[in-house]
Amino acid sequence: MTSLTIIDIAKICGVGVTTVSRAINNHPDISVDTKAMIMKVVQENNYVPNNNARNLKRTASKTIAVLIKGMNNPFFIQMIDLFEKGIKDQKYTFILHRVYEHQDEIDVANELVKEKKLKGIIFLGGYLSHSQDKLEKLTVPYVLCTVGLSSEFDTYNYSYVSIDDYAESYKMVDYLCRQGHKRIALISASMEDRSIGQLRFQGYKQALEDHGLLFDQQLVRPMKRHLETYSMENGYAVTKEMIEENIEFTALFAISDSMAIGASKALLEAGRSIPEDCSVAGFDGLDMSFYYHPSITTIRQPIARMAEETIKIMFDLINKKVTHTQLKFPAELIERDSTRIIQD
Amino acid sequence: MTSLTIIDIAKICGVGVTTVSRAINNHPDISVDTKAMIMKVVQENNYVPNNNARNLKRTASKTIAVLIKGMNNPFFIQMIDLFEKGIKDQKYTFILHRVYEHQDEIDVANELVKEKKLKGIIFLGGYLSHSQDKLEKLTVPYVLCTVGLSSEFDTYNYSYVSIDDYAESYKMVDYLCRQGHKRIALISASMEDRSIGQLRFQGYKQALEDHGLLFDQQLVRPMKRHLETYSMENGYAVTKEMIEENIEFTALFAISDSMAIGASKALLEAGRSIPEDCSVAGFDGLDMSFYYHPSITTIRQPIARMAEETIKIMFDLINKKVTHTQLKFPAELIERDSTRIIQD
DNA sequence: TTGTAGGCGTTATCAA
DNA sequence: TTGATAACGCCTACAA
Repeated sequence: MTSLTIIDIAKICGVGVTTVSRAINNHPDISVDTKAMIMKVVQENNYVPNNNARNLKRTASKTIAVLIKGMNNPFFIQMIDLFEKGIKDQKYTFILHRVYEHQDEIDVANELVKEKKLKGIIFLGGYLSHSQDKLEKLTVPYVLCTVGLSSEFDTYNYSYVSIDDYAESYKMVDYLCRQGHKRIALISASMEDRSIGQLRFQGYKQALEDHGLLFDQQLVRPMKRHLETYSMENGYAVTKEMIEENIEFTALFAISDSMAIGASKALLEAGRSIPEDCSVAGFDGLDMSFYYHPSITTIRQPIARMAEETIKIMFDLINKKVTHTQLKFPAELIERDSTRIIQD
Repeated sequence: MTSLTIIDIAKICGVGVTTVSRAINNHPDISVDTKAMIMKVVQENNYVPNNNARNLKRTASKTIAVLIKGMNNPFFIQMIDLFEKGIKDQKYTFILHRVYEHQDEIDVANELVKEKKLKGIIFLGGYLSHSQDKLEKLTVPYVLCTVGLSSEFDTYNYSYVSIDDYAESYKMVDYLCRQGHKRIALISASMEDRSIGQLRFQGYKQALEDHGLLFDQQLVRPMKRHLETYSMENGYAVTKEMIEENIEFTALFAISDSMAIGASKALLEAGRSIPEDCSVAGFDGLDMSFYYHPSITTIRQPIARMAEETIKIMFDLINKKVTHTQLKFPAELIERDSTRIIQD
């Protein structure tokens, strides 16, 4: 059952292949009648053009790829739908491509550009620790959305959309301090992390300092390397360990909602109530943080607006309207039931 | 910056294209030295073969695609990783392809087969309501994993892996009945659902009957159509409505963990405690059901084993070792803190 | 062990 | 408005 080719269709229609090609690709130079006739035959015979041959020959296509690193993150899953919608609204084709932890996103991107003749790329998640040189090898416009960047990057050579991880983390810790907390535990990224995790850690540190609180290394717990990063499981394991070590703290700030939930479970299991015995705060603003009981105080990232702007920048770049845009969205601290004011 | 082709590499190496092709494709007829030399040049110049040209020419490739419908389901996300690992273990290439709600999975599959010269397909999630004829148009082996099937399917013409949704649902409701519950609310799929949701509903109904309990239509609540299916949000909305209507029940069974969590939130918010005032049970065995407080009693699907067997069947089919295999795994009822025995 | 040449299915160029 | 034909980059008989 070898499938039909454009030649077969041309023969059936009694026209040249070019004409068939014109019909299926909505080219202008073709009469309405011919086109209708050809399309009818195409339908009837269930002909589908071969994409490989197409891409091989084509010089460009109207497609944008989203490269996602860390798909188990519910946060990203939400964004994907928004991206897809936005891209399809502009009559572009949307491709979702997963990048695995060990893969180099730039290499993957370049292959994809070649293969699919992409018009643009949206990087979602992950960290970029490449040299500028390497980034510049990318021949199509790209936007970094919620991508961690190592600090040595020259800020003006690329476009990105994210929140200010440092400031938002500071905001949360500042809030906890104002609530009267003096011993605030932090579930942080691994010590080697040089981007988002590092920024959130710095925000924590600075807030403590500004409140005249001593920074206590014992209270900072990096997530476990052998467990999935930012996961409930990880927050649970880390917190359990702290409890077993009898570390004292009146508040716990986890740099993701998932970890905050894992942490909450560990605390509740150990018989501590939230927020009476211990306040818990998360980060991201996942649905789950609302549905948890008690609801988790968190920093909500404006997912919809971030996705929207990412797409806007993408198309502006494609249409050469702008050179580069950096956007840091403000996030919102949502006070819920997992935190409370404490007395000295 | 037009990228290198196999011809460029051949020129640089001073050999013919065939030789380069042999080198990159691990063909036998090539001397070790030549191959090493060529591979070095390939590395240095960062040459990557053009997949379109490859697939266009190739008659077959060692790749298997996973077509997933409903990616927001955390349950599937877990499976994907397992599939990927299993497929790569066999030195096959793994492709993840998303199918959207409105798309016909068989059409998508057929296009993909053509385009990527697939060796096999794994369908994950969704419902299959196609005619047998249509299914038979698929020219490569396929396995249905956790795919809903409308009942008119002839059971022996395809391979699938799933749990027995009817029996497992029955198991849970039977359990609740034995706990002494007489008024058990059900958050079910929409009434039009003719597969998984329908089966779980039938299990509920039968269990009630076997316990001599009256079936009360008031207690069966289909999820909201305008909200995402099987979501926390959906469970929350449905339960809130029941509470407002003052429907009485001592236990609530939601046909997904996510909905069970949403339901729990609604109950807790309304001041009812779980399980004292109301027992709650879910379905799937997501991590979340454990981390929720109270932990949710649920039916755990043996994800790892299901993924494993799916892959095994896939390769057996490819290697023509078997014709078709149907596997219904037993799932496990996990008693946790959200359910309790009640007195008459 | 190596190289030459033809074709995979499509689109682009150019002439009719 | 149409059609013949040359690429696109690769793989693979077949010949050397």
